[in-house]
Amino acid sequence: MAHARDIPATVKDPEIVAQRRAELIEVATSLFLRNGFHKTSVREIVRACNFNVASLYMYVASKEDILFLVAQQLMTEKSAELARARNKNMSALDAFKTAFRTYCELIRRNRRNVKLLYREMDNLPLDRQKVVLESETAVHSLFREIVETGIEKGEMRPTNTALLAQTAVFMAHMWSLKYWSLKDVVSFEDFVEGHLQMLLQVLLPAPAKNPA
Amino acid sequence: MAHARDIPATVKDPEIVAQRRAELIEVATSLFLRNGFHKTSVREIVRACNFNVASLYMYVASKEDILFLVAQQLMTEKSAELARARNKNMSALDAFKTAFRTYCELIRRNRRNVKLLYREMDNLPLDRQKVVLESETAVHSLFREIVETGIEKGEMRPTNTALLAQTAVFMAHMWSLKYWSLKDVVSFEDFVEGHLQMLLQVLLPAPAKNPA
Amino acid sequence: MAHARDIPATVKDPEIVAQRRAELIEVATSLFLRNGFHKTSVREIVRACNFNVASLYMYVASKEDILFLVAQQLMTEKSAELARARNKNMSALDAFKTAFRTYCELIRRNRRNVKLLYREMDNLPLDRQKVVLESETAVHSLFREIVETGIEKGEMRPTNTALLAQTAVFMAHMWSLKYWSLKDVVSFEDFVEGHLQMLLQVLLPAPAKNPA
Amino acid sequence: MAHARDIPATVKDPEIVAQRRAELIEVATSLFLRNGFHKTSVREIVRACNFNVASLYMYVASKEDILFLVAQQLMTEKSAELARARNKNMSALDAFKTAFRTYCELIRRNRRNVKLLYREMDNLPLDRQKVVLESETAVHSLFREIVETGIEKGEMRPTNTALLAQTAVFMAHMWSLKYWSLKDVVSFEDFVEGHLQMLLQVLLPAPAKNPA
DNA sequence: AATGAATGAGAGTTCATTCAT
DNA sequence: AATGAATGAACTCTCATTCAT
Repeated sequence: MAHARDIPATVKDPEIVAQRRAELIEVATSLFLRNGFHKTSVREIVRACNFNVASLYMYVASKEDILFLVAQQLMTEKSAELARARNKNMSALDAFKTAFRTYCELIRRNRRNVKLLYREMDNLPLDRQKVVLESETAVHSLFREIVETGIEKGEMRPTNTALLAQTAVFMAHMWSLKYWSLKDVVSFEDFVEGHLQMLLQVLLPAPAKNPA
Repeated sequence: MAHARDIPATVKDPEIVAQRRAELIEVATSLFLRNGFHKTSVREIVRACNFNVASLYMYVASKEDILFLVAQQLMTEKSAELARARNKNMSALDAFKTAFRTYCELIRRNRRNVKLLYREMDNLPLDRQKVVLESETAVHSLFREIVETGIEKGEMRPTNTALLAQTAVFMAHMWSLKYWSLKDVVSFEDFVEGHLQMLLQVLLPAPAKNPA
Repeated sequence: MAHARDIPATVKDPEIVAQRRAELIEVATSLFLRNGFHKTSVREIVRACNFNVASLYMYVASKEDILFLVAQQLMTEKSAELARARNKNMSALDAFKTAFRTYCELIRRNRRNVKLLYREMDNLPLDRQKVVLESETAVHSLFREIVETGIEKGEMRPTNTALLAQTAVFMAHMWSLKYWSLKDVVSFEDFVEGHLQMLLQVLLPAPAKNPA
Repeated sequence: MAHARDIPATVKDPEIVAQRRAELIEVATSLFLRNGFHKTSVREIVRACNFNVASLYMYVASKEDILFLVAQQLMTEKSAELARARNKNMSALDAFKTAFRTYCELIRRNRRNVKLLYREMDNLPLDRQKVVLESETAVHSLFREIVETGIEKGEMRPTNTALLAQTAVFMAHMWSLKYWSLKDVVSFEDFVEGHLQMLLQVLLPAPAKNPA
């Protein structure tokens, strides 16, 4: 997995680099959220930082790099938090439920950030988009592994695990991308449980039909 | 529902207006797709048209208007085509299946355009976003009506129809938004049928359990 | 003296030319007053007329021509009205008083137009400025002739008549150019009479000193 | 009284700001004189400066700001020079004569600049026009105070001092606004003395009539 | 005589980036 | 390591004018 440190900095002291970049990311995220990437000027960003334009370019090579940093941060933050929630001792079924609920909650809290990513990611060159998406892949894998374990153990019905993982993730994103229509027709909890039911119906073994 | 003709033009002949705007929309759509809204300059757009910058502004009052035209076109095209596919003589169940498959096929054919809308819509002022989204609401309604009919007739299980309609639409969009990961793990047909199954499991009456 | 007909028109029928130009002048004057010459666009002018842009250019060769027409109109109107007020039977002194009062009244009524001329005249080429100023010269001459007659007849003290005439005219203009400061310190009537006194003190024979 | 420093600059070093603005004012004044405000483009201005367009906008926020700077400079320069000429030890009469002659001389030397102000001031927003005109008010006050002192001391005849001050100033401006007609009929010196006489006749006590 | 449509040239302004110190 | 000043290129939009009918 690629890291922010893939962006070269003119400055040697890694501590200063980290500190400045942290400031930068915080400021830029909030501005990108409010006005979008293109409508946010570099000057605007720097104005809210404790360093000036020229200094900015010691920690970053271009405006686009800033977007990359922001995207990276949002992504890794998210997937790290999710990974932390994992509990190896649960049944696959419970693990899946927990993971989905946790991830949805994560999306709910980062609703606007998620939308930001969907909106602005295309402003990165392809290779960097891939790097960012690797974090999403990590999330996919988490779901996939749970399901694969469940299948192996016979707790779940065989299915296209890759597709199911991606679908689960994407469904969670719906809360972010469609928030303005959704909020009028369903509560967050019902949204989560409803979608969870749909996913589970795919995973659960067919009810023993007429075991008579 | 609002129309492109809500954008005022300096030119009076409505035929010419339609013709020029059609050219404009085609060119702009392809450029917005390739480079995004902000990275596409007005001059770039007209360079690919049969008229010059000043003429452009006879048919449109601002660059933003162009995006609005493009968005309107994509939306209305899509929802019109979908509406055409509706067949009132089917059972609610078949109608739902047909609608979902048709819509997915539509998204497949307009994969890039859909992504364009998700990406660039925020560049429109809020009131125009609403106008554009009304077309999506039309699609929601179509699904919703089918389901409501099905429920009334007892063919389908009661559920939150508004949520289900939005979910169905959003699931179809997944093919556009996640194409690059999806295409490696599932064929379009399996994608459609898989998601259709998930939706149907919510709608179908519970299998008569042990009718013994 | 030059006339509006010095501006060539593509259209032959002189009646139509006159009519269209009258409309044009009226509209343009009011727009120039409100927004100034440069901030008024040709399209704006035509929008308020009963003909379109292309037609405009049949009656006028350039935007500058419009300004010329406007200036001519304002000038000739003014000096004609003044000339009408002249009464050959008065004493030179009374004639002067009447002329000055009439002219001041004229300026008062055309306050904004006068300012317009001072402001925008430099937008005409030099030769046309001269043409317009000839109308002012006519006004000068009027005052000058009165004074010269008065001197000849011994009613007035010899003086630089050309300077005095110009000064009288310029003093009247003060009401237009300095209206916003003047109106707070003096009434129009006191303004006129005050300045008239100053001019008369130059013209009146020294009071017979010690006629012993 | 407002100052040029009321215009905010992106550049911090006040010395550089002053220097650049001085250059700017000089260049702009001469261009505005030659071609007028609107016919002078920002690019034309910087072409004659030692910096480029973008730099210009570090010292000024808009083209209009340039006009404001120019106007301010001309005004304050003028009124400062006049104030310097004042001599408190003179009699009110001599003070008035000196002030008027000095001011006329000032106008003569700044003939074209004065005309520039009369022509282009309306291109400033009203609040800035007021700021600029405050400098003129300062000149009015100077004349007014002299006259008021003279009246108090019994050296001058009571009169509307505000009007008289404004009239004196306006008469001086005549040399600028009417130069092209005036220069053919009167020398500058005779112009000044002639107008001074007119003003003095208002101010001087009536000659003791018939002192027999 | 009249007009709707078209256009080249240019307007003022802002941007991401880099130099000199 | 840090910064204030500088810049070339590009932006969206408008203008006075003219063509084709």
